Amino acid sequence: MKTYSIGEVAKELNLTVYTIRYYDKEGLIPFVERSESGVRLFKESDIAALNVIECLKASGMPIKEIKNFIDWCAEGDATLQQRYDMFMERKATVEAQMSELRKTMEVIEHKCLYYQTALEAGTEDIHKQENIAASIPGSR
Amino acid sequence: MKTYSIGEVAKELNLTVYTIRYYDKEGLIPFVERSESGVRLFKESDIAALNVIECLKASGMPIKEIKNFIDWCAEGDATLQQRYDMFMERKATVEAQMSELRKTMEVIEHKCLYYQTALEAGTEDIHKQENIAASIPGSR
DNA sequence: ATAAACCTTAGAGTTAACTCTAGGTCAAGC
DNA sequence: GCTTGACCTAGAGTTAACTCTAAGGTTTAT
Repeated sequence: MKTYSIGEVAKELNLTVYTIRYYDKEGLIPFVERSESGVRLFKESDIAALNVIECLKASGMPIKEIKNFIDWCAEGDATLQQRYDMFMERKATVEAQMSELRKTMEVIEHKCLYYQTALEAGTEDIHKQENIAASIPGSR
Repeated sequence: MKTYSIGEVAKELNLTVYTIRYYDKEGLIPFVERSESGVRLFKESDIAALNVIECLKASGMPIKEIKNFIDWCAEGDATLQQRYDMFMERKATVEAQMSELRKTMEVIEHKCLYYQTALEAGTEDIHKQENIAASIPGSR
């Protein structure tokens, strides 16, 4: 079976070798086998596992919690419920992050328009003037 | 004009007083005035500014870059272009984060289904079996 | 066969963003 | 007048997630 070195895996996943060794130290990839001389030999399935780890990380999960999941995986079918619950919870937090991001986006887009108008006018005062004008009844 | 104490502002924005003082130390809120005895007096507009800061933070901008923006604001109309460019760039990075999150969500949803099926079957092997069956031509 | 380019570990260092402590001031209520 | 609680500063401590260094072993290409 074909295997990959830590450097190859790092390049493929856009990680540093330091990061992968750090993950190993933290117990995220206990299943990676070694050559007789101690060199890590990554299988395709190990790379797939690292991709799942990256996904969990992207969802905001801290490394220690990812380790819990990895431990559960090693324990087999007895932990299926925990793992299911974990992914359902992840789904909820990612949904929350998305709605948070949408709110952030709204404010940013509003600011883009604000500065576009100000740039066109050559001054930020345009917005103050607008508000003053708008606040005087019958001003137009 | 009504003002608010750091404790009131912290409660309203769901921050700690430590965090707000830290922001002040980092130069994010140089416009907040003080009483004669040195107590911070937050105006409504200061709270609005903190909301913008929170928005930039939520967009992933580091505190030092937020400080650049605050400095630009103090410099007036000469920096309108920089500020416009900054928000346009923010918009792009938030869009990138959203598409990243969508990809993450897809993987997580896939995993939810995976574990749901496994739970129903009582074993994760169901997925291995499925693949083996699917790989044998004429097996159904 | 030897140099270059990998790999290994243990452990120290870095960075960002808080978070807290110590020691003090101040304003309000009893 | 004195206690209580909220404010102040300077600076130390924390945490997560890397990131790197030192010292050495291994593999590969000429």
